[in-house]
Amino acid sequence: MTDATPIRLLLADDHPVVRAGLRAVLETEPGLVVMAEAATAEEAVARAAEGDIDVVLMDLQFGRGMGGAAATARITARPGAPRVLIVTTYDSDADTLPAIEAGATGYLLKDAPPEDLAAAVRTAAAGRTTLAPSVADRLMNRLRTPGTALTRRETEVLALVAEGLSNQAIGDRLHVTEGTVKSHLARIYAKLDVDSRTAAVAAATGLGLIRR
Amino acid sequence: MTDATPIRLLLADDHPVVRAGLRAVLETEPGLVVMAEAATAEEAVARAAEGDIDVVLMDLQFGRGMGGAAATARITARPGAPRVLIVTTYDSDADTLPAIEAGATGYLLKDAPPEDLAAAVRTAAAGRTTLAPSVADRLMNRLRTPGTALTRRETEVLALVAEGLSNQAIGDRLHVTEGTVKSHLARIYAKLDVDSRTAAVAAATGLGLIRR
DNA sequence: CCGGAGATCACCCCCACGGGCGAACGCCGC
DNA sequence: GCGGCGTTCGCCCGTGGGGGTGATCTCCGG
Repeated sequence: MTDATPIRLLLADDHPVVRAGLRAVLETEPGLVVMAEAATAEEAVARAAEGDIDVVLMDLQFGRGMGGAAATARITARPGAPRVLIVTTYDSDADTLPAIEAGATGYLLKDAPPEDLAAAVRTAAAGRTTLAPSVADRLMNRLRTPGTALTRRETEVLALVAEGLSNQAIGDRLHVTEGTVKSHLARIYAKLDVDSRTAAVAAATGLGLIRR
Repeated sequence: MTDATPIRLLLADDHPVVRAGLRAVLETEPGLVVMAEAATAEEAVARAAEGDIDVVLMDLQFGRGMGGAAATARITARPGAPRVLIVTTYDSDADTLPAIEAGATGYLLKDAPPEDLAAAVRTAAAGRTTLAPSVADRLMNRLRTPGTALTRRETEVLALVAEGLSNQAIGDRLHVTEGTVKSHLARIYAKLDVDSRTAAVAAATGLGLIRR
């Protein structure tokens, strides 16, 4: 367990307190060294490109500008890119799936104990995946019941419903007829086992299928 | 500025990383000493009752059990109670108002720079209030346009709408007729300037009037 | 003591929404 | 080439939800 070269870290989070916490927790660990911090996603992308980082601890929600998922995609796109370990507060399909698609190596929640954090960093540095238990649970459920998954179009419709638009307004926005929107909604209701638009929005937000 | 006795702190947050961050940020400040940490609201209430705490740094969202607002109420209810400074991630009316009602001395967001945090702690120890700019803004708007404020009952109805319940189901839940629910909703729509239940939910979540 | 605000209920009208059914079309994998 | 899936559209019909209006009662503060 005594590595010759330490694992070099980049902390990307818009909260100074969280960065200080991660630094405090990780710097006490042997074999880990915090190289830099980034307060925005853009900053993180730029810093990661310098080539002296092994693992990026990435938050998903930044106040302004690029999101953590987009930043992850840009970082992992480069050859010889560092591993990206997502460390965020909330977990939902709307967060986890884009992050995983973007090439994140692991997904942890901020309520994780320090030991788990350090262990996940080492696992990520080795190129292997660590998932928070709740995230792993939901991924398993998703694989078990593929019928529940909404299609891209259905998610799009439901997101507009959640914004409070009428079926006609949604049809206009998506350049389809109101009948098509109702058809999509009927399938959505069946999949979510509900019978009204508000219940669908409630169920979808609960399952993390749509944001907010 | 050189106090004879330091300000004694209690950190209450369910995230170990955040506690470590707060500790790291505040312990470097002269005149501040972290006495204890609490990972749950119940723990914070118990620890604050011991009488050797001047300022409690309190999160609002705890994973399980009591919330930060309830804990704040219990702490401030005791004579000679410490000051409670709310330090949370998101700000919305649904969060700030209960916390202020519960007797919080200040309300900061976690994206605040360390200097502001330390300054707010000192201000709180002196019994004076510090509010994050965004929180102050919303409170001012609220005072300027009191018509927008929903009544307790209206908020209750709207929260059930957001859960996807029908008017009849809401009436049953609140032990009133469906007509009364529709009456409440009509005034909610007028206040929020919308014309459907889903739009009302969207507007209310945007304004932070209801949770989630 | 009275006025205003909040909560409750009733009545009417009407349309958007939801349920049921059927049917095209394009894309993809077998 | 065929079948499944996703997306699109159409039609009918019934009801829940939204708009308007008005009324009663309680509580609280001036």
